[in-house]
Formats: sequence, C-alpha cells, structure tokens
Amino acid sequence: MEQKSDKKVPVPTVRRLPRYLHLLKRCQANGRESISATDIANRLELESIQVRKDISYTGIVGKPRVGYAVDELVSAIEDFLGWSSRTNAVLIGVGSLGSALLGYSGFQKHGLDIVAAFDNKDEKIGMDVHGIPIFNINELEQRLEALEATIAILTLPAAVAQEVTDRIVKLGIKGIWNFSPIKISAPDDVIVQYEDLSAGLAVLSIKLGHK
Amino acid sequence: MEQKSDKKVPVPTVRRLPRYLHLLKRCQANGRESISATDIANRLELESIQVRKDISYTGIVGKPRVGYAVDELVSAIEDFLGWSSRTNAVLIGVGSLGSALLGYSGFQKHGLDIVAAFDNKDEKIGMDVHGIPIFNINELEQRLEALEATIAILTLPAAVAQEVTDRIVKLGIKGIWNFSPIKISAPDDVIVQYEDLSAGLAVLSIKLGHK
DNA sequence: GTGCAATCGATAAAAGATTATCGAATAAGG
DNA sequence: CCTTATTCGATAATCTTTTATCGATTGCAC
Repeated sequence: MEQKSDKKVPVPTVRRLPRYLHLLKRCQANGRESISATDIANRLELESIQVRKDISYTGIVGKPRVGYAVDELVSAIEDFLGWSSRTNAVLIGVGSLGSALLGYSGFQKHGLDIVAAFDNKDEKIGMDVHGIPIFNINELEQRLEALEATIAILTLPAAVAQEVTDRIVKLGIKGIWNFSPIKISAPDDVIVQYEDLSAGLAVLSIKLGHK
Repeated sequence: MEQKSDKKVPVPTVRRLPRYLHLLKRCQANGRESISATDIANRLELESIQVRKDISYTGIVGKPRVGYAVDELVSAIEDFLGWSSRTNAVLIGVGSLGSALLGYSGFQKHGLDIVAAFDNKDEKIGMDVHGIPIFNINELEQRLEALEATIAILTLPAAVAQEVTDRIVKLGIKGIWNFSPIKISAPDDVIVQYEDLSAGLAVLSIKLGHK
C-alpha cells in the first residue's frame, strides 16, 4: 500500500502522531470502534481542525457525523511511522543517560529493539541491563554486523561522539538518534536525529517565569 | 538586570538556547573569550542569522567583527532560562522511564535538583536511586512541603496521572513536567509541559523512509 | 421520509518562524 | 591613516504551520 509520499509531512505533525497513536490504542483496549477529531482534540488539548489535518496525511478518510475507524487509524499511523515492523538498535555510551534509556522499555512498543549496548568502561562491560548485554566498544567492528542493527542511539560524551559516528557509519548504521549535545557529521544517506532533553526543561523554565 | 520580557520569545528559540549554552561552556573551558554567530552556527548546523536572532532575545549585544563575549553570553542564557538559581523537583512514578530519569544526572547542570521520588509499589519504597530516596505515594501530603519542591516530574501510567496531578497542585506544585502520554488538567497558574520521547523517534523513523 | 446537528475535507486566511538584504561598526593589514 | 573583510542588528520577505470558513455528507430523532 503506497503512501502519498510526494507531499511532505510537517515535522510538528509527525511529532504529534505518537500521541494520537497512544490515545487510539487506549480506545481500542476499551473496545471503541470509532472516534471523531473533536474527541481526539479534547483529550489531547489540541484543536480539532489540527487533528483532522494531521490525520489526512496518513491517507485515512473519516465518516461525517461518526469520525474515524479506530483500528484503521491505528494501523495507518503505525504503517506511516514504520512502527509495524521491527528494527534493531544498539546503544552506545552507558553513562547516566545511556543506562537510563536502556532501562526504558517504551521503545519496544514502537518496533525498536535495543539489542546491545557498548561502552569503554571495564566495570560496565559484561553487565546485563534488563537483559541487554554491554560489550566493549573495541568490539564494535566485530559484533555490529551480527546484531543486525540499523539504528544507533548515541549517549556519548561530546569528545568522542564524532569518532564513534565515523566508525558506525562504516559498519552500515543508517539512522543515528543522537542524545549527545553536539553536532555530528555523517554521510548524506545516514539520518541523524538530535534529541535534547534539556530543551523541554528550558521551555518549562521560561513558562514558569524565571523562578 | 531586567529582561525584555514584554516581547515573547518563540518556543523554537527557547529550545535551542540549551544547545548554545552547552557549546559556550565548552568554549569557556577552552579559555575562549569571544565567539561569532557564524562560528556557533557552523558548530551546531544552524544558520548564523538564526543564531543572531536567538541571541538577541537574551539582550546581549555583540561586537562587529568579533562576536559575543562568551562569559557574558553564558550568564545571559542561564539567567534567561532561570538556570542560575536552584530549584527542587520531585519525581512521581518510578517505572522504567522514571527510574531512567532518576539515574540521569544531567538536570543538575541546569539548576534542577530531584530531591525525592514517589511510587506505590512496596518493593521500590525505601530504595535509594543514586542517593534519591523513594517514598510511598501515600506520604505525598505529609512530605512534599518539607521537600520544598516547586516542580514535579510525572512518569506515571495514564490511568493515575490526573489523580496525582490533583493532589500535587493542592500541595503547591507550580510546574509539571509530564512524561505521561496523556493530557492532564491543572489550574491556570500551574504550568504543564509535555514531553514525549517517542516524538523524536517518530521523526527519525519518517526520515528513514519507513524501513 | 424530513429536518437537524455533528462531522469531515478542501480551500483560504492568519499567525508564527526562518531566511534574506543591507547599512553600520570594528579589527586587521598595508 | 585608509582600505578591506567580517560581523552585527534592524527591517523586510519568504516559508511553514496553524486556524478559520464553508459546502457536503451522514446518522439520529421525530
């Protein structure tokens, strides 16, 4: 089933899709069969028109006076995000944020399996964090291929982020989710997504009015 | 020193400020005294004009042909975000994401001290996660005041998020950083900031082209 | 059936954010 | 001291995203 991939989807829309998905899955669990954009909007503190526009990008059409079919919408969003198939990922850098993310099981719900972690600290190597083995970063070259990971989650100090990036792109990593607070350079065919937890804190701080 | 708080600052700008701050602190550590917007932009993969515009909101003025004074800029951004003074926070819900964040020490760098956590699972209560005590959620009312926390980090299941919110706003919490994937209602004078880790993953997934 | 209220989807308008343009200021080199 | 290259900051233009408007469709009540 072909997506209407010629028209580009706004990033803000993509960022909202997981929220819709979560709500819809709860509706599914309650046995609900359809839901209107108005209802979704009320429950997520959005405008109904925005919900409708966002949903339109998935290609799903609703029924007037009824809304959208919940099951259909769940599948459409999952397909749209590529979350209906599974992807292997490795996490590199088991510091405080890295082990934090290793402990977080939420990504599995979105088709992402963290199958291994790498670090350079002897005391961490060999440990298992929630069933995920931690290997020596020296073994990256010999292990990565067998792990069949296409995504790398980087939670590294700024100083080594680029060096590790250079190594993993050579090993065939196609997407990098970079939690390091630094720019990394990679070939054009490798997607780098930056994530900065302190951005959200900054917004909260500003709204609190500098207290 | 008064901020120019009458003109509102775009949220995207606020979200970029922590990145500037991090880069500037690394420059500081290297003993660098000034930096141009062009240089900042190159190092963060942004446009120089955007950097200049963002910085203008902090009230700092640069010198032509030289750039901005690093020390001055660091202070200005920290003051602007309210990160130069310390704030106490509690974390509620020590599930996988909650304990993940408890283990993350990065917020301390931004003036945020997580002084306690709360949960309802007996096996977790009494534990110390990196020096942070975990209390029974029943003790919220008797303990929160003494903790002097103004911010609550919510990492709760959807089902209980609203109930806990109602309790903590009665106890004087002024800001809520909500990692629960659900809308919560609070009085107007309480700031609620939503955070959704899967939003970033969604963007990465889309850019990877549904593989 | 018929009328009514709710909802969708398309198009248009408005708001918000980014990028371009240009004059003024300043340091460096000759 | 004068020229040149760089950078800042203000204003304007462009682009993106959100919000409004409106006709068409559908289910429900009578």
